[in-house]
Amino acid sequence: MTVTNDDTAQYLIRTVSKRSGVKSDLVRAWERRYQAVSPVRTSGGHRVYTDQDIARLKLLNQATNNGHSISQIAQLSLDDLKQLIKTEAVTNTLQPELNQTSIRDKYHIAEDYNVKCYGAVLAFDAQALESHFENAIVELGSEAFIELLLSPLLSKIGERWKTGELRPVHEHMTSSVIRSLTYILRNNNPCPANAPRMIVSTPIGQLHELGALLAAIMAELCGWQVTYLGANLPAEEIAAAVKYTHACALTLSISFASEDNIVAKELRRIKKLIGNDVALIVGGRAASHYQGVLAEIGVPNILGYAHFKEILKQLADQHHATSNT
Amino acid sequence: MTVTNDDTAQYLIRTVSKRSGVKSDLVRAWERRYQAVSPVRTSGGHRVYTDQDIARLKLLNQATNNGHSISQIAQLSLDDLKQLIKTEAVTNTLQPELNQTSIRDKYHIAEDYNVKCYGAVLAFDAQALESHFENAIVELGSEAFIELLLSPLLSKIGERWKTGELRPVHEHMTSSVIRSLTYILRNNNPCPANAPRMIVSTPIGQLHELGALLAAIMAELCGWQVTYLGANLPAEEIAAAVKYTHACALTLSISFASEDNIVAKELRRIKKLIGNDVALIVGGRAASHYQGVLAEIGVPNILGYAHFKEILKQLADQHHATSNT
DNA sequence: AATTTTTTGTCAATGTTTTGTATAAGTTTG
DNA sequence: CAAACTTATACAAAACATTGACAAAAAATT
Repeated sequence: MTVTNDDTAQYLIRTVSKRSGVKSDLVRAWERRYQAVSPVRTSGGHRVYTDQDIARLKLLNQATNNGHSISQIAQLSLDDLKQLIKTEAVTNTLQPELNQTSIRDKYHIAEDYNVKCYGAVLAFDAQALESHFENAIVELGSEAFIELLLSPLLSKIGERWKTGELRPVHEHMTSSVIRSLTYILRNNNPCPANAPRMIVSTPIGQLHELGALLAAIMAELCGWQVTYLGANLPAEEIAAAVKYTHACALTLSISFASEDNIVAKELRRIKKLIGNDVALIVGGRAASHYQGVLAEIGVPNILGYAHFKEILKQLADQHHATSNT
Repeated sequence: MTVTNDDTAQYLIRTVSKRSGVKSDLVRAWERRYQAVSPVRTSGGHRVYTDQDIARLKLLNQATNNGHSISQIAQLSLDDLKQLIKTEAVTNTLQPELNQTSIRDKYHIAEDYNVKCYGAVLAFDAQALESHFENAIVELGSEAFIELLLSPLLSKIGERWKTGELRPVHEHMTSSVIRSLTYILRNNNPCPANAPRMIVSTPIGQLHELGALLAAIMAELCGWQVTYLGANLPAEEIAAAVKYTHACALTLSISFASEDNIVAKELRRIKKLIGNDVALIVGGRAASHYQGVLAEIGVPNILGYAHFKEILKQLADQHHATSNT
């Protein structure tokens, strides 16, 4: 059973209905007849739900649309429901994706999760963080999860780390949680057979892996076959990985600007080792600090989420064009 | 990817019919006439089927299409049915199902996977490695997976790394794959509410995280609530994590013996920072190299898989004893 | 080969259960 | 006070159950 770390039960039934897509009356009926959810009550008797309840109802809704009988699945755990939907998604080829939630709604939902997730990071509560992430993926979908929640959250963590509100361990803990989530995200979006390959890492001296992790997840979502190597690797090692996998792209994340020129040196060495046939992409908060070197070795500047996606798409098209001839 | 949720998911006849390809009426007829399946009933009398029933009906359908008489095969076991279809050698692709295998078998299966997985590591094929791991978890179960496959495999990788057959990237790639597998393993074995907490990491200078990863997974499987921090963290950071989480144990992995005394220094500092109320456990290939320091700060020597498990059990008992009073 | 018997899939009639929705009357909230 | 929430009850469509029958296909018998 997932540990319910929801000290903040806070949604009324109308909100729950909107977010989960289950009508208010039906939410109550499911509770009365099958104990599908167990909201606490206000002193006046109004139902108050947690965001786990919302995730639950959303999954139940999806499962019933898939042909499952509500009476049979109402009492399953959140994890079991996720399993159920996941195994179904494999057999179901056509998924019209009837998402009623608009982008505007998603934006607000993501905002909400952002606060909660950052709270969990600050409190060093890995369990809660993972739980919030899981629910957010269900509610937002992989795409919006990354764009609206993960990306801003990691930026925030990066900033707060500099001001001293967060310690390095906070970042380590967060990467650890996100790394284990990779599995869900990947399964939601199995990569095609002829996918272009990519290596993601950070050069030596760069210990912060959140940026690299984000890049890896984004690339996987864009249909790449990504091998993630973690942080702080010397040029030779990274180049070896590129060779081994026949990757056609290498993405590096640089989030900390150091005064010594180790990073610049490493970048030059990497470029030399991998040659011109492999696309080199460098991103991260501190990438602009090395603009000189990057220009020298012919690496474009990444301007943000959308830009990175665009570059990925271009490279993928290029790859398919050359591999299909 | 084939995670069977046998006891959890239950289906009504409509779903069963869709999935198995046998019409509802016929499903009932087969039950009435030949007891082909034995669904339980709801209080209202509706039939409720399991995943196994669906698999069974699928096979029966296939066999009858192949010319077999339903009356003759209706009562065969699932395995017999699979045999039947297999020997028929028609254009059929079947999914492997649950099997009861003895420990002796498991040992051989693990051996087999060991070879395959090491091959995937050597070939730097993350996809294949992950796929083998997934299959192994399903086939062996979490426990045997760790004890018979993961543990020996990581030892082997450690050795081969020293001889130069493997590069550091191989290890990085492997940790990356294992890290994302954490999610499955954890879900197979959800941790209890009042579980003792543990921090797992490696001290500064220790870049190899495979040992720590294994320790973290083992502890989780033993019912601990583990926060994994990754490798190469300074004493203050590790101690801070212990404080934040109120962990009652800290496990460090040391797999590389350096001549400088950084590690020894860090160990002393960590011990000082966390005090005597938090159990400190140090393991890893190179732990014995630091026997002097470890004895000095009162840390027992880990002698292997079984020993580690025993220590975990002792600490857990101790924790429950103190927290229940 | 022709006839009878058995097997097997399908269907119809009739009643029950499940499940989403609706209405009415009272209560809480802001 | 109005909007939103509550409970309780009711209702109808969809889905399921049971029984029994029927005809084509397969097997057995003459």
